[in-house]
Amino acid sequence: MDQKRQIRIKDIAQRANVSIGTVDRVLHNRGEVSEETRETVMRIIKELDYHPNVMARALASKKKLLFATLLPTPLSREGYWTKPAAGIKKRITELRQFGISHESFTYSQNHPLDFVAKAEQILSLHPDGVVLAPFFSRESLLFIARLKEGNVPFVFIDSNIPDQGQLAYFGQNSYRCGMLSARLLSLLTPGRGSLLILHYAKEMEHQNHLVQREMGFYEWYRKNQPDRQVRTFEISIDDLNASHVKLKELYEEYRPEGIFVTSSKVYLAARTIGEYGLHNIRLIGHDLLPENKKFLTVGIVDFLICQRPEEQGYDAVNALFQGVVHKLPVREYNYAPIEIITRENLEFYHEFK
Amino acid sequence: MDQKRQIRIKDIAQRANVSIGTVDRVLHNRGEVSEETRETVMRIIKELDYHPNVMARALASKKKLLFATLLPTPLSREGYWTKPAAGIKKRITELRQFGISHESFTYSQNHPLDFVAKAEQILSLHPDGVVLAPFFSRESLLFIARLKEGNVPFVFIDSNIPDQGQLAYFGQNSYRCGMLSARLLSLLTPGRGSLLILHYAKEMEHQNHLVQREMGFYEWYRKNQPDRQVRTFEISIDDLNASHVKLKELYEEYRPEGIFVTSSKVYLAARTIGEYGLHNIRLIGHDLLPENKKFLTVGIVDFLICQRPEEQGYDAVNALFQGVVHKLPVREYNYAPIEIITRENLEFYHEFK
DNA sequence: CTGAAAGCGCTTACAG
DNA sequence: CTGAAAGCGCTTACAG
Repeated sequence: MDQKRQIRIKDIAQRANVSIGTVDRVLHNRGEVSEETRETVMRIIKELDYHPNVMARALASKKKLLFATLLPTPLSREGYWTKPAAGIKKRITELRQFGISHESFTYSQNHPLDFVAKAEQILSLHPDGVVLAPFFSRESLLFIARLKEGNVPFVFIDSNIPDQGQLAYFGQNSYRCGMLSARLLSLLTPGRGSLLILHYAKEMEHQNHLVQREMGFYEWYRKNQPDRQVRTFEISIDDLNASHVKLKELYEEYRPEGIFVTSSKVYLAARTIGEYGLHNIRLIGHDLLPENKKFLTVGIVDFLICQRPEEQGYDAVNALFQGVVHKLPVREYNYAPIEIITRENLEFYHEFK
Repeated sequence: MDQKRQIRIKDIAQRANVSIGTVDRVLHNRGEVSEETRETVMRIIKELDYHPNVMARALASKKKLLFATLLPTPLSREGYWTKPAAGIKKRITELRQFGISHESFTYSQNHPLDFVAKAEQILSLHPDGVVLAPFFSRESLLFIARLKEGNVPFVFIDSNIPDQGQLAYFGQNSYRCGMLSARLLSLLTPGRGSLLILHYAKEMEHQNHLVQREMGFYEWYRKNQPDRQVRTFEISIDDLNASHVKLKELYEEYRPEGIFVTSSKVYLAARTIGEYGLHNIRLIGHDLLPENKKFLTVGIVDFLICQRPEEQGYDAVNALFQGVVHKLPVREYNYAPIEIITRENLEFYHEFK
């Protein structure tokens, strides 16, 4: 039973023969302290292993901090990007007591100029920290340069641009993710029939995650089943009808034993399979969207690969808080666990609360 | 950007024309308030949607609470029970600032009397809350009766005894867990060869989880592959040498295509398979112990099923805190997600920090 | 039954 | 460069 009482700045002040105001000054590096007293105070802080009382600090502080976030706009009320946003919101709510406020911005994944406009709005707010999904590299780099000018710390989420001075990155290792999908689809298709990789997307140019997943997938088969027939196709999501027809045609031509959809759009493939009654296809995709769960339950989807997207958002905000407010060191690379969801364990992955 | 300032007891006191002391009295139901003023104050609290400032409360409060925990002693420095203990420790550390202290007790899984003795010690401390793994039902019920006498709230972890007035239960659904293992082992064994279920344990009497896993496993095969040969055996862990020989004999007799070990002791089966060079056996077991990870990496173990044991400990303490300190409602049943770990996603399941 | 005051550990002006 | 004082929102004796 820990009985050692907390060390207070008062204790430090007494030992150093100074006032608590002076201790506070060296604690926060805000100068106006002679080098000599600074050193003795620092020494005593070390000796006594002082740790500030976070609650007293928060209670007394009038400092208000503003965090801004810039994520893609969810494609629907249940789209993928609602999940990181939910995690962000949760942590922000918890941090309100610590004087953190939040401005949320989203941008269209099809319009780099929208990203630029929102970035501009964020800069005009002079935030104290930014969480950012740097979907468009070029535009992100310009934004980042401005943030660095203003000494605004920032955290990347979902995508990463290495060595840009980010406080941290939270996201997925899509390549390894693709390898896992390959392994699982291999288990599901003992007949060694042909496989399809499907990208349901508008344009692949900015879809680095999907490409990485595809590459990991191929790499696994190259290593483990080099003779296996694997083919990649892109299916546009502009015209849902056309996308059904397209998959139907691919089915007729290749009679695949298994299909890997590189994104949360796996429900589109599942719809086609269900509607046309395409038989004997094992199907793997991503993310716990409600419709994906439904197809998992009825058995059209076999596995969903997930990456705790809510947690990524929650942790990104938390990293900003720990780094900016508590000046704690923050780990730079933070890959989310790659989770395997199937009919048998689905019910235990609840909604994020 | 939320601009509405926080409502303080001072604001309530002003509107009710009373002092803040009186507001505090009704807030904490500690009587000495006339029914009339109580009602007006309550009304205003509702109207203004008052929420206490947790940090001011914690800072001002001199109340120290003691939580006690009673878990099985880990069988080794890396045994399963180190993990819930780690989660407990983490949350306790975070809560120290809120005046929570902690006394930790562990008991031998082979000695009910040890459990009884430790329970007695806990009672003599008059704790304000208890986290308890009720491994021995009879002895647990006696302990619980005493806790209820003293109005000490308690939370179950790992095992549950329904309807005992526990604040909450955190654990696993072992039956569903067994079904998942069955499904995965089925994918791994397309040859439809025979399967073994192995209980590595001292006595099965108290091993409810292992039995539940076995039952779920059988249920899955009954539904999906009723012709499949599945047999269960117990292997003693008292004599490791004898356990090797035993598995070797089972192998010779049944030539199983797959083995399901119902506990974290899967590394014992893996050792036998490795040392005797038993071929073509797919192997599934439980929990991310270091040795299990090693066998997963080298490919002797195919899947490990896990249940976030650290999180169970963390959440159990947190439930106690939310229920006891903040008087918040707590969800009673809390099943951990059943996680599937394999070579391809192992590296992203870090140590609990 | 009620109020006024001290204090929790810190931050923030302000005075010197 | 340094100290003393007020105050953050709450709890805890204590006085009446």
